[in-house]
Amino acid sequence: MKIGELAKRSGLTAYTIRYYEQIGLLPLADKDASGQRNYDASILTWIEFLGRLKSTGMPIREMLRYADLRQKGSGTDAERRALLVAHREKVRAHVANLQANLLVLDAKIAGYADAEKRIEIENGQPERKPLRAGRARTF
Amino acid sequence: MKIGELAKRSGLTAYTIRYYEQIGLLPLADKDASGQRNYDASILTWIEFLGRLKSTGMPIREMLRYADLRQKGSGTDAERRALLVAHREKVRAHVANLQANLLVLDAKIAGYADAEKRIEIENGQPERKPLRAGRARTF
DNA sequence: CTAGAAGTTCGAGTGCACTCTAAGTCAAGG
DNA sequence: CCTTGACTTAGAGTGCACTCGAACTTCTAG
Repeated sequence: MKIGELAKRSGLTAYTIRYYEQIGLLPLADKDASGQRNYDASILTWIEFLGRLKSTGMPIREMLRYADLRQKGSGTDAERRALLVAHREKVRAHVANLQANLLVLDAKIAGYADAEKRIEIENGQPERKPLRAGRARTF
Repeated sequence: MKIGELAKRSGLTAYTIRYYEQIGLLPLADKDASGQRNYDASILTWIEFLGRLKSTGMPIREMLRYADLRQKGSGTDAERRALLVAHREKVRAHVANLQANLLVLDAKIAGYADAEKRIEIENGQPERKPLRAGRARTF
């Protein structure tokens, strides 16, 4: 497939695909007689994995390290594994941090809900939330 | 307190504190007679909250929107709350995505572990992992 | 009193990860 | 055959969030 189709299928732009090739994240693509890149569908698996590393916050430098090891092939397994294990720990820590912050966010939001309630009470019975109304969503 | 101490206590650099003030994330600081910024400890609470928004991935633009509403004061509660609720949803989605990617990472790492085991088997009993050895660390 | 640490402003520089422009070549449909 | 869209390269530009340099003033400890 050509770069345009790979772009569509991978979700990357053609610009980004060339950029990734240039920096070494993607292998140098095979070119046809006229110099156009020709991709095998198998590249999609690699791009998808890169996407996972990226979306878990791995910087390109580190993805490059992994890509280098991968391209070197056999004998780099232990190092590749170590790299992923280290990354996994960072991701786990990040998730834990996000979850802690979610709790703070919950508390903050609850505080605003309370404030709104207090205002409603100060204003008397608000017509948009009648006393006996069950599951009425106000907004 | 002066900017240097606030920097120490908040974990931001003095540069960043001035930058945040300049863009409006922090209120214009009171200045003493000679023009040096003088902070009340209460600013730390706000900085800490900004840090939580930041570490959950909120871009500065959006923090600015929140800071603006906050500074406008009363009457903006509903909008501030809505902003936080929307952000919370994004964070939740992000956490879910990270967790899904962690599972893929687990599988990938397990694959490397298997590959190492296969190599050991191909090489016969590896001396670095004797059959009955308990907690030997190899590296 | 004075050296040096810490403060000030303004504007320029950095690092990351793209994203696009320009100028040209190639390919596929009418 | 010809247009139009997709492709090529090299290099410049973008947006974000800082981070720093320069030139200057002020505070503080000895």
